[in-house]
This record gives sequence, C-alpha cells and structure tokens, in this order.
Amino acid sequence: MTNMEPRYDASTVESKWYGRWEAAGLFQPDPDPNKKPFTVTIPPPNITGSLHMGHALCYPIQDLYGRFQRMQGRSVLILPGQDHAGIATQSVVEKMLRKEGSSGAQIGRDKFVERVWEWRKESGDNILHQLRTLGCAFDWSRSRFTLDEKYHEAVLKAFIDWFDQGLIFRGKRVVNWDPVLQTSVSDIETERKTVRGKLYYIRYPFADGSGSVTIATTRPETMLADVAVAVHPSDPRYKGLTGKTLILPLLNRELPLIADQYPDPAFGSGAVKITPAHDPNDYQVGVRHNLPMPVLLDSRGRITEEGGPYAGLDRNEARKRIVADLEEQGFIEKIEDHDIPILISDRSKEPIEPLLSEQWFCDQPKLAASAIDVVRNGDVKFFPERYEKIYLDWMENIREWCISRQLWWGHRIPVYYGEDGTAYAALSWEKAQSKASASKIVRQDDDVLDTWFSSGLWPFATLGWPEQTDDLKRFYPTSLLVTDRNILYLWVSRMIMMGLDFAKSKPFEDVFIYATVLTEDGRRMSKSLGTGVDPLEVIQKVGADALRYTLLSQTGANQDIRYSERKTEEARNFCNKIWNATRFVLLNTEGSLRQQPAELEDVDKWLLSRLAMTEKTVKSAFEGYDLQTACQALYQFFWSELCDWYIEVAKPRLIDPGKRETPQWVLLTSIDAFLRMMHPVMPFITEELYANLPLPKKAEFIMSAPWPEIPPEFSQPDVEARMERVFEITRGLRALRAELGLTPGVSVPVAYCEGDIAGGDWIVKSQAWVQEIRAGKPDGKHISATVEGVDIHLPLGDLVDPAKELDRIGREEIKAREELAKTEERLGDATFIERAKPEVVERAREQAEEIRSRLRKLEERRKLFG
RNA sequence: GGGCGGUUAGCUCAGUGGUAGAGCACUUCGUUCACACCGAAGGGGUCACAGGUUCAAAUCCUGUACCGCCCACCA
Repeated sequence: MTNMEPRYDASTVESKWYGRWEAAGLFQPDPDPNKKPFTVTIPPPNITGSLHMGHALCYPIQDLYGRFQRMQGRSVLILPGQDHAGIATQSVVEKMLRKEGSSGAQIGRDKFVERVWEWRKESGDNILHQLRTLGCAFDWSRSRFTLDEKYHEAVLKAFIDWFDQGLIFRGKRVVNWDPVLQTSVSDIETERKTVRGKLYYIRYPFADGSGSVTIATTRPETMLADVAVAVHPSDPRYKGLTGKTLILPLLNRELPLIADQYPDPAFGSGAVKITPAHDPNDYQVGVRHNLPMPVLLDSRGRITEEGGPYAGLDRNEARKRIVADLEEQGFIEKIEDHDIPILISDRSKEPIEPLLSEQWFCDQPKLAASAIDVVRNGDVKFFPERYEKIYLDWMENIREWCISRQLWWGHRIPVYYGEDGTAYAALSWEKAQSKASASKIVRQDDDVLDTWFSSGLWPFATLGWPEQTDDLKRFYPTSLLVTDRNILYLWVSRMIMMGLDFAKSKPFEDVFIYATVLTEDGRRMSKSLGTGVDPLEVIQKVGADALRYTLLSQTGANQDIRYSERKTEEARNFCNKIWNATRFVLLNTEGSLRQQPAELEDVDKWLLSRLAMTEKTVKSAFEGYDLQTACQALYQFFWSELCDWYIEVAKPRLIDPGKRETPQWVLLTSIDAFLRMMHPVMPFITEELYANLPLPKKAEFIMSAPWPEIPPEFSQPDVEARMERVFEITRGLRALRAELGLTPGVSVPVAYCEGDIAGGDWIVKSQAWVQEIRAGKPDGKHISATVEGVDIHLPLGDLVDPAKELDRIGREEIKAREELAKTEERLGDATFIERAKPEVVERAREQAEEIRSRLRKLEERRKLFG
C-alpha cells in the first residue's frame, strides 16, 4: 500500500464506504440472540427540515454510540424515521398553495392532505439522505414515519385507551390561540416576552350615577367582552360598593362590581375588568361567580358580533379605535408606560390570543407520578445529571395538555358524535357506530392531534406496538435517547409517561442531552438571522469525519458549544495527520513480523503503556458521555506520543533490517488499536486505513471489528516515567541548540551529560541531533542546562554571544530565586510542616534543594562568561 | 420573581484542594527520505470581583457583577 496520496482526500474515501457497510448488512442488528441489544430510536426529524448543525451533532452522537456498542459486542439497532410535524408541514404546503394563487380553504381538506402527501413523497426524505453523508449507520429497513398506516393505528389505539380511561377528555378552556396559524397550541409551544406597552386606566361609571370605578388594563379592546369588574374584598377603597352595577363604556352594558380574591390591591387601581373568554385568570373568576363568557375574537383575531360597532376589526385596529373613542368620551383617566409580558407562538412568532374554546385535553397530572418515580429511582438516568432536577421540577408541576389542533395535517381525532352529541372514540366510523348502537353517528371530530402526541409513542410504536412483535420484545425498552434540551418537556417527558402506561415500562435507560451549537461569537444559529452554517458545505470542504470530530470533540456536560470554521480546519488537519502517519507506517512495515517480539526497548514499552492508558480513558469517557475527554485522549496519544515521539525515535531502527521488526510490530499494534478507538468518531478514514493495515487477524470491516483489548501487562508506569525523563532531557538539549541558533537536523559533534539519562543516550542523540554524548563536563566554553536533575552541556562557546548568554543566565537566576523564596517561605511555616501531608512537605524540601543546586550551577555558568 | 449553566493565555476551551494546561493565533528557525493540513524552540495568565473555610483555593462555602438558557397567571 504505497500508492496513498500525501494529502488526505476525504471526498474520495467517504463516498466509498457507506454503500459497502450497507450492502454487508451492518446497519441491521445482529440476529445472534446471545448478544445483548443496544437500541436507539432517533429523534425523528421533521419532514420539512433540512440538515443544520444541531442535526450534525445529534445524529453522529447516536451513530458514535451505535458503533461503539457494536464493537463492545452488542446487537445494535438504530431506528431512523421522520415526524409529520403538523403545524410546520401544513404551513409549508399552505405557502406553496398561496404561490400558486390557491389555498387550503379553496381546495378543501381532502385535496389539501393529498397535496401534503405528494409533497412529502417528493422532498420529505432529503434530510434522511443527508444523514448518510454524515456516516450515520442507521437501519433504513426499519425506518418509520409518524403517519404510516401502522403508526397511525398505534396513535388511535393510544387515544382510545386513554379516552376510555378518562385520561383524555373534552373541555372548554381558555387556550393559547395562534391567530395566524388559526389553531390552539400548548403552553410549552409558546415563548414569553416582555414588550413596552401601556397601562390604560379607564373609568366605568356606576349605573346610578354615583361616580365611577377606575380599572387598569393593558388590553382595552377586550373590554367589549367584559362581564364584571372585580375588587379584592379587603380593599377599603371599595368597601360597601360591591354588588352595585356599573355601565360598560362604549357599549353601555350593565356589569356587576364583584368581590374576588384575584385582584391585587397594590396593582393599578385595585379594580380589574373581567373578560373570562380572553384571559385565564378572568376565566377562573368567571367560573367562581358563574358569569357569562362571551367570545370577542374569531379564529383570525378579529372582533366578533359581541363587539357591536367594532365587529369585523382586527384586534390591533380595534384597540386604537376604542382608546380614541374612550378618550373622546372622557373615560380615560390616564395612560402609563408599562412593560407587558406577552406570549409569542413558537411557530408563527405572533402574539398568542388567550381564547375560550372547546378542546381535547390529556390529564397529565394523573400520569406524572410513575414518570417521576422512574427517574427518582434511577431507572431512567439523565446526562448531564442536572437535567434530572429540571425534569422533576417540571413533572411535579405538570398541567393538563391541550392535544387538539385545528389543522388538517395529522392524526385526525378518532372521536365520532351521535345525533345527541355523545362522543365515541373508535378506530373507525363503523366501530364507532357499533359502540353507539341505536344512536346514529353523524360526524367525526374535525381536529387533529398535537404532533407530540404521536411522537410520544415513538420508542415503541416504531417497534410495532400495540402488536407484541419480535422487535418490540427484543429491542424495547431502548437503551439511549439523545436529544437537545428544548424538547425535554415537549417530547422526553411525554415518551416517559406514554411508555410507562402503554408499553408497560420505561422507554429508555439513558437520556443524553447535548449542547446547543452556537456561532463562533456565541449567537444562535438560525437561517432567518443568516447565522446558520450548512453542514453539507462543510462536509464538502473538510469531510464528514472532520465535521463530526469538530462537534463531537466539544461534547460533554457543557450546555453550549461554539462552531467555527477554524475548528473544522484543525479537525481536517488531524485527519491528514492520521492519514500520513498511517501511510508512513505502511511504507515501513512491508514483510514485517506479525507477532509480538520477545525483546522490547523502553520506548516500545512506553508507547504501549500510553496506549493502554489511552484505551482506558477513551472507553470510560465514552461510557460517561464525555466525548470531549475521549477525543482529547485520542488526539494526544496519536499526535504527540505516537507521531512526535515514537515514530521519530523509531525511524533509525526502521531502516535497520536487523532492528526493524520490533518497531514495526509496535506501530501496527498501536495504529490498529487507535483506528478502532477512533472509529466511532471518524468512521470513514478509519475504515479506509484499517482496510490497508497488514494485520494477521482482521475483521472484514473496522466497523464490525471488536473494541481493542489491551493486555494488562502493556501498562508500565515506571517505564513511562523513565522515558519522560529522556524526552525532557532531549527537549533541554534542543533548547540549548536553539540558543546557539542551530537549526534542527544540523548535527552537533558532541554534547556532555552529568547524571543518569536512563539508558536513553541513543534517543537523545537521534532526537537532539548530536553525534556523541560524553559523560562529564567540557573544558572550554559551553552553555548548560539542568533538566530532571541532569546537567547537560553544549561545548560550542565560540558560537555564543556572551552578553546574550549572561542575560539569559540572569533571567533564569531571577526566576529561580523567586521560586526558592516562595518554597522556603512555605517550609518556614511551622503549621505547614505540621499539618500538610508528609509527601507534600517532602516534595517541597526536594524542590528547594533542587532550586538551590540550580542556582549554584547558574553561578558557575555566570563565571564562565563573566 | 425562581432555577440552571458560564466567566482561566489574543481566540476556543480542558483542569474539583498542593506553586496554571491544550489547540489555534503570535515570534524565531527549518523544505531531515509520513505529513508545510508539517517539525523545533519561544513569548504570553494577580484563573470576573469581594469575603470566608484551610497549613494550602482556579478548585470548597457565602455574596456581588456580567453573559447565556429555562421556568413563572399580576390586570
């Protein structure tokens, strides 16, 4: 294998392997029943989605664990799929229709849904293809879509079950209404924002002409649907007035002045107008006092008939007109600036209208208890751990979930109504009819289910539930969920509740929540802000392996990571380094010994010991979701230990036919193990290089190879310490050379050395480019350094500028004196001697002694030049 | 209002009790037969701030400031 290019070309290599893995069936779980399964059902991306940096992290993490666990001997299933994403998809298709001059309303429900399916067939799979580019080894033969027929049946079954148990019910509530999308959305799908607004103080006169009550409101337009004014019973300002009748300005309707706990006497005037249909608090008041609840806004946020002369106006326009009219008629007492908290719809980014309407709800509070237990008792574990508390806090305060959406794209609610309005939940119209018996079914509910209702079933519905399929039996509960923190409440908590109730056990063991990918300067990546970066473009430039490494090597317990092009270049350089080092090894291992040689030099033992340490670190870091540490250990082992030291030291032996077999074996052993450990992070380059390694025993693919087993005897800490000394001395000598302006590679005839260099003469000679090392000290002028207690001298005084050298010695002396002063101060402290651990005191003593000796030597050297 | 992260070298980040580390950037040198997407040598930090615990604090505790995220029905 000598035809490797000196520059690694990712695109050639990366296009080669994916198809081969797939053809070899490696994406399917190993059928061997003795292998413990490792299962992941991936968070299904939306069919509207295109790949972004978050995906480029999320899915490779799962792929990494699939590959890692496969190497650990598990039967791995990573099940991919997609989410129909009700609101998002419906919006996309609506937009397309509008461009064509049409609309959903125009073509009707059936045609519209047909249209969405068409669109999905054309472009809905894009994102899954993009995951292949990233190297994700997912089982495409088991891919699922949340609107597949089978999946749909599972959703209906779940709904009907909960309906029958009373866990799903219909109710009239003030919900979050999105006037743009014209549907309800759940509490979690809204975002709180504070905007600068006004607080209007409006006088409501008493019907009997005895003055007025001033209310304070931020939303004057809703007064048209007022049904009362409330004050706190303890408020002295309104003592004896409750029960009287007020006149609603503009509409001249009568309103009672009522007493309720809700108004805060300290806020505004202490009196609150009550609009039950458009404010959740007012709604509660309305219920307590049995008040009427007129609805003022229609589905687009326009004023209804209730608004009398204002009917038909948009709510914002209505506000202006109403304030102007109130002002003109003298009802406004004052207007103050006020920060108003408003709700914004996540999807449309428009302000939410609280709106009283009839919706379907899920009784989450009843389901929460076991979902709390399963996390409390450690059956489901969160990584990083802090998310456990966030999850529990949420679950302990969980509220009803509005699951109906006024959309067409989604799972239509399987509820059918009889003539008398009775609701029957059933799999079909016919089944509903048989449930209803005598009563005739006249219509099906128009609403569809919240997308999260169907995705909550994902871990088991994808495996065949409600049927007890072989897959469900073998692969459920799944092993790992990898997701981002934004959907902890929307999705993770629902899967846990639904999994426990429907599939009778937790949906997954571990939940790993990865960091948000930000831009280099810490801003959110977003298409609309223009701060997004397309992963596919990055892959074209540096390769999928490099992109994976860039993101994975920053992944741990952190909550953000910053993406930058610079980092991808570093990762690409690392790929190139791996490529070239392996290339070098291949060029130097032809006809090599394939068995462990009897005799190993210290440097060989050193590298193998470092390899053993690295394997330990990497494995436990992977297991603990600390990819950062794993990547760092791999990087350091490969670049600085294997390349910078071992290969350089091994070069002379590699050209010597009598000595080459040992370093050949060490290099092959190390590279083989390194590539296997690196494979979960960089699947392509490792596969390509592994294919070329001349190993005695080799798997068909590195992907199907086992995790490297490092013999325990490779670990030799004492040899490591010895070698580190030799390397330090080498560095010291190189520094002396640099002092003389001698460039690396230029050979120096002789260096002197006083002290034990641990049998590393030959290493120091070759690595510091010295022909001979003599014991002792040179006679003439020389420069010196003390490293690891060893004095090294370079007898090349002629080359030295004495002034410069004296300056250097002076600087070192100052440094040493400062160090000595600090250390002596510590040693002079009686409590330190008494209370510090003995080994710490001992070390301080040794250090002091070492510095003193260094100072003495510096003094001698000064004399030499002075 | 409550909670959670973060604040360490110019930049991006490691580092959970014993005198500060990496990569990049920077300076100097170098085309030595794997790699210039490379190698060698160097410069660079009162570890946000203030208290406290300790013989000893970047590290533990308390508080403050700033940045970010999440939760929360004051009209």
